[in-house]
Amino acid sequence: MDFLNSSTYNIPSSSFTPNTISLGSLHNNGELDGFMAGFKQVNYDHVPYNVVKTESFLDVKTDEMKSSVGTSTGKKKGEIKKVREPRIAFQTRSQVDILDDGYRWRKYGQKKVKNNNFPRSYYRCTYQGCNVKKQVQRLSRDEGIVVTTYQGTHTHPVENPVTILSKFSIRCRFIPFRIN
DNA sequence: CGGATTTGACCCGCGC
DNA sequence: GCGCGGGTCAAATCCG
Repeated sequence: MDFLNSSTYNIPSSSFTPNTISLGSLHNNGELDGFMAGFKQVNYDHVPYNVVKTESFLDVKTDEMKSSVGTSTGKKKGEIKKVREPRIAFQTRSQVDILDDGYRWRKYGQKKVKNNNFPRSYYRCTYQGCNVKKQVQRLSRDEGIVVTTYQGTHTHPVENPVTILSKFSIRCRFIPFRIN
């Protein structure tokens, strides 16, 4: 996985202050409310800024399985299989929840999560046919940290890369959305 | 009016 | 089987 080298990115400094967060301590202090349970840390020495990357896998339904939901018990064997789909989480110290990553997202859910005062929001990419999802949540332990988790691969280029440009912007190298 | 958001219901997997 | 927690749906609502 070399997407971290794929490009650079600018985000407004107003929502971004360089601070390094140690994922290891987050894992060991038992405060993690389960959000990253099962995640394993992937070590990228060349990650230049305050982004911590973790990696996990989520069992997701195939389209066949989704279409069979609600139709009796209907599970025809061979049609239904679980797919291991990677999820990638990034932590950033930010005062705003929604970091502009250049894509357009539609919110489709929000849930209270256990042991966390802050809700988790669920978003889906609005591009036709692109089913990339992300969730955004603050850590209960440190409300200054926003965790954004991406699932899936965009089937289209970034839609609005211009809005994030700012003369105060800080160059940053994390674009999980450009994995290909 | 059309697209995005809100929000409770619903679904599902999992552990007991 | 049942309850819990995470994830999604969808009708109502909001808003430009």
